[in-house]
Amino acid sequence: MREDDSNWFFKWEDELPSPQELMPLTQSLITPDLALAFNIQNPHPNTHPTPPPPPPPPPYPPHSAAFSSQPNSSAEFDSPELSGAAGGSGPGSDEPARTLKRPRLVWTPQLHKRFVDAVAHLGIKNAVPKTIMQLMSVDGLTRENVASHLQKYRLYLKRMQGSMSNSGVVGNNSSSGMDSATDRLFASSPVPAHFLHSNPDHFMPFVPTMHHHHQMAAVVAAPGPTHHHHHPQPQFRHFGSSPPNGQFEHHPFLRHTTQSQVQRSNSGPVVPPSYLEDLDSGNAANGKKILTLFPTGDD
DNA sequence: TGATCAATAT
DNA sequence: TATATTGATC
Repeated sequence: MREDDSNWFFKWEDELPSPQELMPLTQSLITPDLALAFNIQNPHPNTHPTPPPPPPPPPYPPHSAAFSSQPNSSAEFDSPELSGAAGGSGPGSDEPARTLKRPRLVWTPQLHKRFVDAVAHLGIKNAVPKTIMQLMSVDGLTRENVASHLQKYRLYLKRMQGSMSNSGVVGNNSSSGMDSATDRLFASSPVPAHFLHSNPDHFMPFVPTMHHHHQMAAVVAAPGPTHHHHHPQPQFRHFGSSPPNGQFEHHPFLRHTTQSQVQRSNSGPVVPPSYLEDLDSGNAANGKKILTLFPTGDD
């Protein structure tokens, strides 16, 4: 039962977001009041004003970024259309993408997983913010978000290399011992071996090294046996004290496809979205699943 | 120019 | 502390 070691690659985003992670996530999508009502079933599926839905065909399964305004204040009307929320209270409420201050991005284990996977597919040398961002295809994610995270991630890798070369056992904390939240986040997604080596050559488990013209898509599709993700919906409070390998349970993640900022650059390395896997049904027309993410308030 | 990186700010 | 922003450089 411990084959996750080698199969971690196949479990794309199986990790389970802790309740605390879901909170900010949901909060940014729906107001507390809404949550209280909880009965809301998307009165009008057409509610989202998504202004610019059309233009460039978004080839990749977009992902929802998890934004949280401020943990302290009760999330009120925050809805930079990151999630396409229909706030309408914003300045203009329709062309905010620019010159609008987005809430801080929260790098959830899921998001980070996606990040790591993108980097792994690109290889360290090609892994630059813009490319990573495009590969991740997360709605609302900016190049700077990725750049910032990448910076930290590189430091983490460097640190890890240093630790490894010493005794091979990663238990040596250089600076103030103890793993910080950062370490845990990074630890939640295994670092591909080639990252730690100076080997620029990278390989990916699946992903049929697309030859020039043969870009097949859809490959991943978690080979697992019918995954009936049940929803125990337990009221997790906090996991054990050590969720090291972070093999949590499965949870549906928010998926909202609204806008696509993927710009086709002629000089771009052209990344095939083949590796992306879809979690649960991502029915944009059906937004009621989002509600299932709410902590039933039952404690 | 635009992107990346490292440093710095919040 | 985690992420955003800035500034130098490519």
